[in-house]
Amino acid sequence: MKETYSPADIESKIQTFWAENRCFEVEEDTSKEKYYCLAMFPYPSGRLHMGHVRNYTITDVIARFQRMQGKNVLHPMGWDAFGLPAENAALKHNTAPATWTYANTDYMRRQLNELGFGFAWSRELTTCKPDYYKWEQWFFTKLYEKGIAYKKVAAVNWCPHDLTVLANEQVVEGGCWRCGTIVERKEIPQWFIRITDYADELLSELEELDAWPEKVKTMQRNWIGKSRGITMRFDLVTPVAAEQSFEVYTTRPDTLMGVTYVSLAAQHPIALELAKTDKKIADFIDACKQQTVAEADMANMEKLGIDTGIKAIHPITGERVPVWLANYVLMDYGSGAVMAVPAHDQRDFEFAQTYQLPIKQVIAPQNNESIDIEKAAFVEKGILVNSGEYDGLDFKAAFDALAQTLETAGKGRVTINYRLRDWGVSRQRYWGAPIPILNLADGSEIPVPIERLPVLLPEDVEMDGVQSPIKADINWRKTTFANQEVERETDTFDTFMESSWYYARYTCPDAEQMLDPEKANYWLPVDQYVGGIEHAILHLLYARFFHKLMRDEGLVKCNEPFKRLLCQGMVNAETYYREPKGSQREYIAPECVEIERDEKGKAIKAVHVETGEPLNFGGVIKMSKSKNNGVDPQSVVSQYGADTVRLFTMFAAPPEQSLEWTDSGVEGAFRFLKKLWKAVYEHTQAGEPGELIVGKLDAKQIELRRKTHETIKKVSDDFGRRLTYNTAIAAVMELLNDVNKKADRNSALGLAVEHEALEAAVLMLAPIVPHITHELWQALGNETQLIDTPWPAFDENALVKSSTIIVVQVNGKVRGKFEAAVDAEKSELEKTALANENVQKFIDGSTVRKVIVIPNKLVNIVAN
RNA sequence: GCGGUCGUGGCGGAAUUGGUAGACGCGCUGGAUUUAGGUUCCAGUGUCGCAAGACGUGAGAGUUCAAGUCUCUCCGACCGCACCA
Repeated sequence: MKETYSPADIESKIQTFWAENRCFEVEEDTSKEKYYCLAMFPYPSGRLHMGHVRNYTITDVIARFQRMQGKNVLHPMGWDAFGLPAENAALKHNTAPATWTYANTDYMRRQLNELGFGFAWSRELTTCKPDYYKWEQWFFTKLYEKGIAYKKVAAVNWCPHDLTVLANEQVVEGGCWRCGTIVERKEIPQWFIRITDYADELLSELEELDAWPEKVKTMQRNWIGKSRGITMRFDLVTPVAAEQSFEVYTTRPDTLMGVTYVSLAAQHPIALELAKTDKKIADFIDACKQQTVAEADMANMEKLGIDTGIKAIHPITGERVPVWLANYVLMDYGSGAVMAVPAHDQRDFEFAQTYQLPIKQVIAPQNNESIDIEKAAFVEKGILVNSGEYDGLDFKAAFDALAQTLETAGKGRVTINYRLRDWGVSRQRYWGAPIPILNLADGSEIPVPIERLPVLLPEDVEMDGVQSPIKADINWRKTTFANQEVERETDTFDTFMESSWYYARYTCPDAEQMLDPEKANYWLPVDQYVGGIEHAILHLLYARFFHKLMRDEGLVKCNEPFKRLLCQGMVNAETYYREPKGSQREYIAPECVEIERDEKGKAIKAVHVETGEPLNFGGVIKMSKSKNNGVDPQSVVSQYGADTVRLFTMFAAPPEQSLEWTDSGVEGAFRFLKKLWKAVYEHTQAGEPGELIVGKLDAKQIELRRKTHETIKKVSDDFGRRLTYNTAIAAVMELLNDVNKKADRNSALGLAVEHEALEAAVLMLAPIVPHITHELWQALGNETQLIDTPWPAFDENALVKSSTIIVVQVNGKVRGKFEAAVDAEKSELEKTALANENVQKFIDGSTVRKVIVIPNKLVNIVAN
């Protein structure tokens, strides 16, 4: 072996070795335990970023570790290749989305290989290819036949200038991103999938996912939003055309007697009917259209309303209450109408104050504390007051009593409601899988039969930035079916469709059906899924839903797709900026900044390297273009090699925490690898290690050997159970420090102990830094390939100690230490502790009240 | 507003079951090697203190022989969100 570590000399050579020997290709093998390790596949945006590197390093480490445990490991990779950025890039570079996308996948595949990730490339998926989306189209036709896919009118963002549909992302401050025209809501027919049919199952089966982060499950629970309430009917005093009443859903029927008005959504049928004859109402409804469909924007808008002038009849008291329209009432949730209780709901309270509507308190706090209902709404549950016969009841009793009364009167019933809405899968864009539907002249539709699938998306197109090429192409749209002229659906699928089942297709990427049940059922569920927290709700919920749909189609057996989930943290870096007077902050890349420190190493000043100008520190935040703090993985790999990047990524923080990228930290990781290389080199130069005869070791050798086996024990736990690779690496660093300090290279026996320590270190680091360890494994004289070597086992006997250090405390403060035999008697420990000179000094003059002895650990003397 | 996560040296972080706070790494200080810079190696490095020792995990209280860890109140940061009736 060479004397110095040079990653450039070894990494590509070893990558070629893995590829030529198809090391990561796997087949179903029932004689072995299977392990399916999956990273969320990337959108092929052009180049890998540090978030990708972190994600795939984590799965590669897990996959390689599980392989060393003797498992049959599947670790595939592919491309989430449809999506909006390809259309934008195509416009910008005057090319076709397909051309741009395929160039990116080629480039990024090479980057992934240069990082040494062991993917099963024979299973690579690219979702924009027909052999993938064909089966998605086929599955959609199945859902159509079952009535799970259906069409309804729904709102989109519409730019009236460009005459195009905009994604929420393309709406900037309420305007079109290209022309700035105020965006409108437009109602158009779209395809939906009935995820609400599965709401209960999606909610209840979260309980079974015991290896998912609690926070993700909480977020999904809140998203599904199951609630129990009462749906009740409010009759109108005078009917509005054919509308005689409307329904209201509430989870707080206990506040029913506090209703002082009701609010309808602007799109409510009664509102639309009134608008026909009332210009003010029509104008208000029009004004409500001037907002995006993004819920986040709706949350921040001003609460506006209008009195319709009509009245409704309170279902219990018979009182007449005014009916208002309000822009914050959603037509899609519940029945599109809300009973307003300003005294006990904050939004209603604010609305009532704005429009001077009455506020009537009907709930009093349980503990008799005083509240001022004129100042703020009291939203907690309490005891009913001002509610006639219901006075004195608590929430539950009031709920039951009112439910009974309303039900008997035929005016209401207990209902379960979900926040979750059906999944809209239509997109009016080109770069997606065409929805496989044929529209007939009479307005009806038929799904494309399997023999005519896939409905191919033409790849050789020109983008004009406004209309989708397939919508513009009459020849593409027109076709025939059963001898009649029909028109193809030109909307494409939401790209969440592709990412909802790719994990299953990896098990049988070439199957001439959607899934090969035998293969899918061998590999599924995914044992470990790793990805960003930003997918905690939508992607993971859709994938869970899709899995259940596939199960109900008989394609897979298990109920849930992902057994264990790990959400990795963000990759952050320092930011620096200058702020010339009167102009915006200009961010300076961290590599162009020099830090001045005081004597203790505390940063006191940052200056621009080129100009010497002092800079402001902008904090450690997520790598981004706008903050100019991104680090290109490519440049770090060329400078230090893939192993250093991988080591630093796993060492700087545990996987779920955010990771701060620092050049000096990367330097430190590189230094460690150099030290490891050097230790092995010097070991091999020192002579032939003899046989490791445990009985002949001297005290120092026993100590080093114990350290080796203690480290194996700890690191195995960190890898297998805790997934804390930072502490695993720290433990191996400690072991190497001990080797360098304590190894005896003057005897064959000493070399044998060192050899064992170095081999263990190499094996334990193998999943993280696979290139250098491959090389060192051979340098240590092994004939076998590292990739086929099992994880090291620790020797219980090597861990045995004859003595241990006991800490002595007086009143909880450490006052001394002594060495004692392992499992020494409590009384013995107490006696030795009390006899300690320093301890004597501290208990002198006071009385020993109590002595607590924790065997093998500590003695605490309580004295005063 | 709601929901969630988290506050530990100059910095990233460790302390897994309530039992020696600060492992490991970075940075910094001093020294050796080197023509010099870099590299490498050795020693030191929570704060105050000559020392003995005292103090110390966002702030304050509590439980305990013992609290970074458990309980309560407060403060701050970050993340998610669809005003959910």
